Amino acid sequence: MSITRIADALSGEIPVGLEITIAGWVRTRRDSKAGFSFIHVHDGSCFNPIQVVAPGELENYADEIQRLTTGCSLQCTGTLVESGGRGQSFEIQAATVEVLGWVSDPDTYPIQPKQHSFEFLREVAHLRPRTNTFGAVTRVRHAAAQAIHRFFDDNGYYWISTPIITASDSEGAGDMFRVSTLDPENPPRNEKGKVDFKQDFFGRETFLTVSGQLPVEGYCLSLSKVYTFGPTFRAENSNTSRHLAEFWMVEPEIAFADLDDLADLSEDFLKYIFKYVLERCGDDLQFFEQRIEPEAIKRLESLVNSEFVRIDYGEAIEILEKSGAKFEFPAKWGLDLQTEHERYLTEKHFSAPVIVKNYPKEIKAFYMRLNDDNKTVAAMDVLAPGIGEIIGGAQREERLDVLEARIAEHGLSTEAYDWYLDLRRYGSVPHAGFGLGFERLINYLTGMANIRDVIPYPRVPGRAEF
RNA sequence: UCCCCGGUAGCUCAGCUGGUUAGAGCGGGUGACUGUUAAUCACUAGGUCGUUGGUUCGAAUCCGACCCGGGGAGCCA
Repeated sequence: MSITRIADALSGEIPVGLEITIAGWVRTRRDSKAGFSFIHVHDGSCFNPIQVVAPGELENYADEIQRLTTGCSLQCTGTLVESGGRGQSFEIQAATVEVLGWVSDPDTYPIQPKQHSFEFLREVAHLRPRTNTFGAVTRVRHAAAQAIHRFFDDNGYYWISTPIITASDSEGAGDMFRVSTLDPENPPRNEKGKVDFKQDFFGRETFLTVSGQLPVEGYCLSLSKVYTFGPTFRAENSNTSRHLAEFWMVEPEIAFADLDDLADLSEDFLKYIFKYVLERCGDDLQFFEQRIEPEAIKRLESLVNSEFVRIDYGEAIEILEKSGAKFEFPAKWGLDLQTEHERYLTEKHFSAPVIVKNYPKEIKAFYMRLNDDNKTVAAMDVLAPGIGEIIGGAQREERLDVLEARIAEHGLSTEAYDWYLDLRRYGSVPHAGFGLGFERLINYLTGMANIRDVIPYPRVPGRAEF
């Protein structure tokens, strides 16, 4: 016996009158002594549940069907019919309803057919996928991941699985989680009394990666167009709605390319994903628009249809200085743009996504290519209305001598980056890449306010349950 | 890490100028009723008021400490 997805049953593509079997979980039950019950069943295949009409003649009607509560699992075989009621086009006239799993204590079952606070749902992260919101988030997240892979595949990129365990103790971004098999109670010590990591699993200190960028550059400088898409870890004590200790990042890297090529890529890339999700997740997005963020769909559509504005950092500072707007922190050449500045540019001044390019070298990473003015580097940020920075990237420094000097300027050791410098010693070419925080993208796509609610089991300081 | 706010029933909250037996809606149970749409109506069960110490004749309410959660800032993606 095969099970029909509820999405297919509701699609209109299955002929009315056909007998089908569906399986899923009860969202609500309403019943009538006059002779039947309405059971809304969801199986995750789409936003809407299907309505099962269970007649009182069913042999288990009184002792089972009338005892169904939210969360019970069941399998139902019956005839697909046009619905007599409002709210759905099709429903199932049940011939059999088999209860697969009861909710053992309906009195305390946490997921009810009502609005819960997201704070509460985080405490039951294993049950929250049963809610409308988290089902919809999950489908959008999946669609976005698919869109990313398809975009790159369509455009000749290779997906590179860069390592999660890394020996580089400084990939240029944030504090790292240590990976070790040493006994924390009694670690081996060297002559100086320090922990002897030579005796650790890898014979040296190792950490969880904070970025796949450096290793992926090695593949870029042979396969030309590559990207990473995987988990990333930051051991920073950040407690905000925009930070996770474990999150997913997308990092394309392209050879024979400069900053303008990278800006083109970021614009095409974002538009492709947004269009893809708009096409595939209509019902889910409609739900977000109704219940989560009234602008959810509008802002996606407007981004897809807008031309991204491109300006230099210097011009951005000028605009902000001349704006006459009151900022908590003044905009000044040499300082990074604050969230309030980014919002002014995208929401007030241009009313469009803005790509800001060529930042002062002092506020950017060592591997970003030094411009001829000797003051700025070829870095860019994509700023989107309503969210701020969504992408950060740069053309990489491909000149060996300049890169060595920049490493020294940043007080880093050239030894640690020797393999990275090899890429400049042997067949170096201009190349560029950016990083996109996947969960931040999902926040933007769904309108969900907290990053902890767009990843299945969020890891944040002091919390790693489930 | 810093600054704010909060913790009362399974959930969402009210009660907080200290004063008999701590309330509502939803959810659960029972019944009524109905092609219903987070149905409706009636009845009913359910609480060590985050923990702990203190002030007081008396603390959910005031004070201290601790724990937990949230928002903002910094860092960043």
